[in-house]
Amino acid sequence: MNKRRYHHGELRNALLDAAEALVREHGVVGWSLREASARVGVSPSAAYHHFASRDALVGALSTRVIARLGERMSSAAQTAGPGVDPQGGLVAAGRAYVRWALEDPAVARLAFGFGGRDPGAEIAQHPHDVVEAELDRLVAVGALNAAARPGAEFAVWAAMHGLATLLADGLMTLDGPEAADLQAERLLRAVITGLTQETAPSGGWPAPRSAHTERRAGRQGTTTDEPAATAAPPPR
Amino acid sequence: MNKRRYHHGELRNALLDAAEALVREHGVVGWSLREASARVGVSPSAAYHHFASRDALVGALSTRVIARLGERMSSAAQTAGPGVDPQGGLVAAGRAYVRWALEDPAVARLAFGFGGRDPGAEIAQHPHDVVEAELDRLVAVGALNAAARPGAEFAVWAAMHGLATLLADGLMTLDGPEAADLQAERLLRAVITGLTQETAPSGGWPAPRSAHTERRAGRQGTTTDEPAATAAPPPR
DNA sequence: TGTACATCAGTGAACGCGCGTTCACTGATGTAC
DNA sequence: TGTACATCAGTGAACGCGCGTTCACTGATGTAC
Repeated sequence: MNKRRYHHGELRNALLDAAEALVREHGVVGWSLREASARVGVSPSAAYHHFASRDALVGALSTRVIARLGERMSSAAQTAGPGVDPQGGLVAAGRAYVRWALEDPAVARLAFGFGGRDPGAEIAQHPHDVVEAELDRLVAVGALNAAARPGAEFAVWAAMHGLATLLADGLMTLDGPEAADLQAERLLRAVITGLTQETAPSGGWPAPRSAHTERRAGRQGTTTDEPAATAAPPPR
Repeated sequence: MNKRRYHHGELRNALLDAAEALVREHGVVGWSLREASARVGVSPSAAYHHFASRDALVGALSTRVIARLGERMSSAAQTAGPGVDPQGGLVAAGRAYVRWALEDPAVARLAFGFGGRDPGAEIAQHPHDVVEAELDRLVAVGALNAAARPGAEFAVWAAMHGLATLLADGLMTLDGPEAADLQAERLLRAVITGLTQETAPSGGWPAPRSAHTERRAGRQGTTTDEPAATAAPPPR
């Protein structure tokens, strides 16, 4: 531990850490900016050199948490790898999503409830992206009909998100993490299998939009469509 | 409207109505018991003759809202009826669930987030019950494998709940209620179809539990109920 | 039908409290020369 | 290497505020006789 110095040096992150711990201990709304500052050992006003308001602090925390979830999902999918089971990656990602909600319900609720309310957020591996990538792989491998692909990420995302939030909110109870794994796997396999069997309406499925993809599209320019032809560096 | 009398007569319900409207206007936490009282035209302390605390008021509101959702789902399923399409009832119930979240997101968030925190709650038609009844019908009709039945309600519930919460929280955006209907239908059909195709693990699926069924089971067993019909005034 | 009285459901003032945020300030740090 | 100075990142006191809740009270209602 650092000796207390006048200049903390890592105050921004320390405040986020403290806020996260407080959320864990007292729920999404049961804590204050003052408590977080006190826990770090700093005066409340110090926080205002790093966040414009309490809300901005919460938004930044939410972004950090979602980014971490995305990484967890991505590495779970990676580890599952492209083995004999084409659905394996998606199932692994879904398990990670659900496990996380089960293990850290208060923080999960914050992230979901506050999702995407940090306007400057730049998340490299958003959970939504991970699902998309895995679905693309399923199509490439021939395990998912290309006609079923548009919007499928929303069906899959909704399924894992529903299980996660029911568990995080205590509306559904399971006996331990293995039961959660099983339930997640069952649900995801059912959805993916069901999607491969469906008959798309003529004209195809309408595509929902997510706050995350909207933001990304808006950032890189005019339309909601393709990435720019040239690899533009991320805007500052 | 009634002329203001000393005795309101319907204060409990009026407070719940006001609180619900405030949730709609200012979000799940952006309102106070004082505001609700003021809106009804009554002093803040009057509320304490009907609710033990602000939390109790919120719990009662949550219960009322969930009961209403259950009724909506049930009547939607009823209206769809047992036609040529065996999945129709469940799809209709799911559509009702999702539409409701889309139309009244703040209230939905309250109900989901606070779900089941009213200890004396007795909900005749809980959403969970409606899903169960429809699944039982599918099995009876031969449209769902009996081996897939145990715990299937949680898969279905999770799917509709996920779509509903993604929409209520603004993480997913759709162009109007028809798009929500389509998306709900697509997801639910995929899940049900997928469930009919799955191979259950030897020993069958483990059954999750819900806060709602737990409470119901506990009630009709050993435990004695609290008087609970009216909220007790605060002690002292 | 009238009256006494218990009970119910309001009032209004007051309580202590912790909150987010602002402000003028100061100590520490980095850098140009 | 030393110094002046701008900038950064803290302090601590103060602000106004609205909150949930309590309390002693009182007006209205229902009922037994």
